Amino acid sequence: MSQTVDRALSILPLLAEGPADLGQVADRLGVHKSTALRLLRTLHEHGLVYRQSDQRYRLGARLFALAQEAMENLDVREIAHPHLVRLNESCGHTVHLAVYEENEVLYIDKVESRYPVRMYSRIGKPVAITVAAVAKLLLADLPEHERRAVAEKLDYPMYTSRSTPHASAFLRELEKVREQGWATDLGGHEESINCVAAPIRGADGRVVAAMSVSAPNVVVTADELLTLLPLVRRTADAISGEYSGRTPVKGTV
Amino acid sequence: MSQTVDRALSILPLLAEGPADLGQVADRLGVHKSTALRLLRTLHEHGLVYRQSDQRYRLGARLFALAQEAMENLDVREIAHPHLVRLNESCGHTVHLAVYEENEVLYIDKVESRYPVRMYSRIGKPVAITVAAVAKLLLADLPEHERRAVAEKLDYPMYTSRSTPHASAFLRELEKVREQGWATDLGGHEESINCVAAPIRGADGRVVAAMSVSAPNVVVTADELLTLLPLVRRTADAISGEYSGRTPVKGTV
DNA sequence: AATGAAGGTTGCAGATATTGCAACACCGCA
DNA sequence: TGCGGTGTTGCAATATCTGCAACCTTCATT
Repeated sequence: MSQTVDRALSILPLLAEGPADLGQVADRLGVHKSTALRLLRTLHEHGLVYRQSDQRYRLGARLFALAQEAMENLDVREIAHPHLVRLNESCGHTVHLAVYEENEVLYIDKVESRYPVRMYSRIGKPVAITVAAVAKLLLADLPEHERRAVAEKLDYPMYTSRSTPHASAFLRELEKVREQGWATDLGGHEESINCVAAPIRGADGRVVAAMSVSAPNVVVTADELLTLLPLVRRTADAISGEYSGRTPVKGTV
Repeated sequence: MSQTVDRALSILPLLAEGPADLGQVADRLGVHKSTALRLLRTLHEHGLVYRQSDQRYRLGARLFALAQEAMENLDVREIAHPHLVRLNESCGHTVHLAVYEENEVLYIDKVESRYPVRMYSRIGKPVAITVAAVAKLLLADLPEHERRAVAEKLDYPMYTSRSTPHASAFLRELEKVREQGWATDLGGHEESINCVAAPIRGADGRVVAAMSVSAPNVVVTADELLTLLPLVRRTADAISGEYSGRTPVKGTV
């Protein structure tokens, strides 16, 4: 809608791939070097872009800070977190929290028992939307037509032989998930990983987030993991309760 | 440098404070609603801004993904990480990795022993630059005039009675740190927390990052923590070696 | 149920801000 | 010392953005 801003913002994903110099940026944007320079300068002033010692540009620090703050403003996450931790303590497996946004599902929190380090590494990354248990729950709650529209638009990569193969299979699965109120991913993304997930609902009953417990086959079988379902659902319900009972917002308007 | 982009980017920190509606954004930008709308739309198309169900805008998902990727492209971090983990395993304390960028010092990695959860919560946040041990190391390595310039510009909040009180004290401290090649923060930020830090240097000898070990008084006294100094320095040197020995980059130019 | 208010959206004409150019400055290198 | 590759700046043309005003939608009120 705004050409200048559009161009400027296009620089960000480009730099996300790795550092680039002025010429490269200009080329990939299809603009004159001087134009690219001015855009980069503006991004730079806002700290979104950083100029390293070899003069090349890369993404800047402010970006982290922004992502940070954005994260902290997600109140579902804040409320859910202690519950996730408790669940993790009682079952020992990896616990995820995810939300849907603009055709993407992304993890916004994760508690992992075994590998305390780099646990943020997945947070913020889009989820394998066609197979992840949390994605199924989030999409299943979309209005019929939107759900269909999204399903049609998606790619259906066959991560494993049990991945969702195509839109109609996906829609059928969503229908099932919608009815039963929980979802699983049994080796659909990684051959040896299974997940059980339950929805978190707002006061109006709409699904606002989904949480899951994941564990590799070698630790517990899929059947064993399924025995955790009641616990997962109880946790999700507890979060739902707290979330919807909460006083609205403090906003000044 | 580019007004339109400048305005658009100003929206981001604004939304970082919390969701806002069109009118609020327009007011705070000092532009007409329609203008704000078009800027927001552009940001939206790039996924940097998300429109929640109540029509208000907040920061979007792509931001996480970008911050993600930016993070992963920091090769110091990648190289350092296993070393940090090993250090953490051997001493049990919190280990930090930080870099300097544009008048700010920020943590880019952290390994924490006791509290496995939410460890990313600090990563990306600016460090208390006037007191943190890692900040001292990073600033101490700046060229004389730049160091002075930065020191003059800073605020010197008295977090505790042992915080660095003003620019000249800070510059003296930096000088000392510069000479001895390591730094400490003894209760300068949190009364009961001490840190020891060592620099990580690139092939040219310049400090590219700094790492530290932090522990509360109740666990080890400052003196005990100082006994870890050799280990910390050795770790930092190991990272330096690996970092500078590494093959440059794969870049296409 | 109708009315009004508040916020969001669109088309348009004016004018400002952006663009590409070309010349210049800079750096490293032969 | 001269050369190639990059980054940087001033300028004129104009494409782009802006603010306006009218319109639409939604929601709350009477």
